[in-house]
Amino acid sequence: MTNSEKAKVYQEVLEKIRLFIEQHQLSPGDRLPSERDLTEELNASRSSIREALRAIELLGLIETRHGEGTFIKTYRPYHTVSLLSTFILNGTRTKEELLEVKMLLELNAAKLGMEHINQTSIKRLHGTIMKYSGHHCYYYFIQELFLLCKNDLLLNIWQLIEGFSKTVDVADEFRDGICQELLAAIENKDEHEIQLIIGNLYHL
Amino acid sequence: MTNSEKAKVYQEVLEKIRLFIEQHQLSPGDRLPSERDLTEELNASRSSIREALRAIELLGLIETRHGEGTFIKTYRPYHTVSLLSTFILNGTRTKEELLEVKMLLELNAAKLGMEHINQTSIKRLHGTIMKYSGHHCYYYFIQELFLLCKNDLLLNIWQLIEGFSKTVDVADEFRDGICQELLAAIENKDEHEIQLIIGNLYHL
DNA sequence: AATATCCAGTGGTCAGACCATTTTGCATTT
DNA sequence: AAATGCAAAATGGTCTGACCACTGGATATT
Repeated sequence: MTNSEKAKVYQEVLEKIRLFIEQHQLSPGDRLPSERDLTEELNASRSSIREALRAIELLGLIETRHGEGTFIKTYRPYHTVSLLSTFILNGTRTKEELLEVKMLLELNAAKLGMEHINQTSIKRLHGTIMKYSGHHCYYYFIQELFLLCKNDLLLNIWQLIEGFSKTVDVADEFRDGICQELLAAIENKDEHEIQLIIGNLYHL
Repeated sequence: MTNSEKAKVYQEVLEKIRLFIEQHQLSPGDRLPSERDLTEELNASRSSIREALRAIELLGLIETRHGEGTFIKTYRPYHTVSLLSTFILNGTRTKEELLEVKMLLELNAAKLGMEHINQTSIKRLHGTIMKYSGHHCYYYFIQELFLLCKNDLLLNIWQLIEGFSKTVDVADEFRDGICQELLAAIENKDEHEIQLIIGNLYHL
């Protein structure tokens, strides 16, 4: 078989830690067992445990404090992103893939948000545009749309992709200007116009 | 000073490796020095070297082959994305959220696939329906659509969500029957019909 | 009661040993 | 000379044990 890849211990540990977090419902701030305890619980040497923990730490999912322990951290895509950007040379096809997914998600948010829109949310969206005018306005506007959709999963996926897009696409502010237009299209429930506006943003 | 954070050895190693790659102009496929050599070059124990290498490996920047060495890899963000997803998107998801996202992704695949469709792909899609008739037909059909979109990241995300969905929604086969209908709509480039068919599948 | 000290727990680092896999180079065979 | 087979070296994978550095709470001292 070509796929007979034997998983390394640290990768198994990784998965076990993930399950541990899930089963014990650990959330940001909570402490993981000590490295020595994990040695027994996960049946692996401390070296392997540490390899896994260091990897998760670099991803930004946990935080270790000398003398205290290892703690779950609130995930911030940007750390991973800036880290990666120091390594990455140039995006290939990757950039197009990322941006396409980002666009699709935002398009979905706009259309889905459109269905949930009401007077209150319109007012809030206008407020968002004012508040962040010229300063990551597009980001917060889209985020509001996702919140409107009442689907945290969708929001999370977008935030993840959005973070990674920054590794390949620095210029993002130029989208800030169209929030007003986009909101108008949403108010008018004009799907076609929405698609047009967002599509143009991504040169499609 | 509040910022007097003493960097850990593995973090210094991380930076040194980055510099090494930069200075030696290593590109995907090239080999890094062996762990034992790095021990001397970077002035750190093998454990620390390995902690750094494992972390970079998990990020998807390098690849290690037993007995051969450590190699620079072409970076693919979606590896990192799906990895992070397993940590971030785990548990606590309602059935509705998952299914909504799944539906949206499949809708996107259908519409996007529609734009890339041609005689060859139509034939292949028909083949897929035949081959898996009544046996996870819908899954393979949608997968073919994603392949048509030429966006691995999108495919990855869907597969991930699809996997999660199975934990909350066992009944899936009832969708197998509409592949023929869906394909017809795609051939006719009838966006509205596509939306209707998939929407009905998810009772929306 | 406030302070100083100690100590157990925890992460940080290192050195060395041994195993598993791959490559390499040499000896043998053809 | 070419092909083959085998032993050795190189390399990653894993484990163990030791010791250091930091933290926080328990204990002793004032």
